[in-house]
Amino acid sequence: MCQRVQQDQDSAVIIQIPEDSSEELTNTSAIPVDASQVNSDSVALLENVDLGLRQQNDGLLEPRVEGENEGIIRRNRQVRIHTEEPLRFPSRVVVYQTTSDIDILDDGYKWRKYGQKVVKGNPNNPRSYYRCEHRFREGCTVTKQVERASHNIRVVITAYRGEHNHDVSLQLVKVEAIQ
DNA sequence: CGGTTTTGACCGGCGC
DNA sequence: GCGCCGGTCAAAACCG
Repeated sequence: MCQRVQQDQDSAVIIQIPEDSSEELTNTSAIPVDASQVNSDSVALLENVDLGLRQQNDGLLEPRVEGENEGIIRRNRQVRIHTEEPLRFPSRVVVYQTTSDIDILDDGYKWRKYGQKVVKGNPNNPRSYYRCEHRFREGCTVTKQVERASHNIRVVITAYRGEHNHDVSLQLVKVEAIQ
């Protein structure tokens, strides 16, 4: 059902993405989930999610083309988030799912890329390394790693390391779509 | 021209 | 000790 993508002794948020590529979730755009908005059932509502599809004049659906905004299908969507331990406010869980033509994702933070590496088991999708831009001004040590899942090219896996201004202990997070 | 990205080198941890 | 692996460095390239 889900795949452990990374584990680390340091502070980190680990995102697990369902392996089932048939889920509609794989066609949505970048979705930031603020843990403070997750309710007691660990359900978060994602508003206005881009499904990566557009509707033609004849009603047929086709994959959206980058830069094209007319006819784009958006829909609200709920996701359930499972963790090994409770999310601590204001920890921030960011779940990315994107169409393959979108390479640059915006999670609200400014990042500076400092490395790229091909990792074992996923030779076609090199992992990118980013540092929080605030490192250079305020000493923020947060880094994040971004790579596409080997089992589904559309799924982008993002792992955060360190702390922005809060204590985030090791968490194992599983995200699945509802309905 | 200055800030950012790219990319090969470098380094430390780990298993054998 | 050696090789593999993943994370980081830093010089060069790139770009607005």
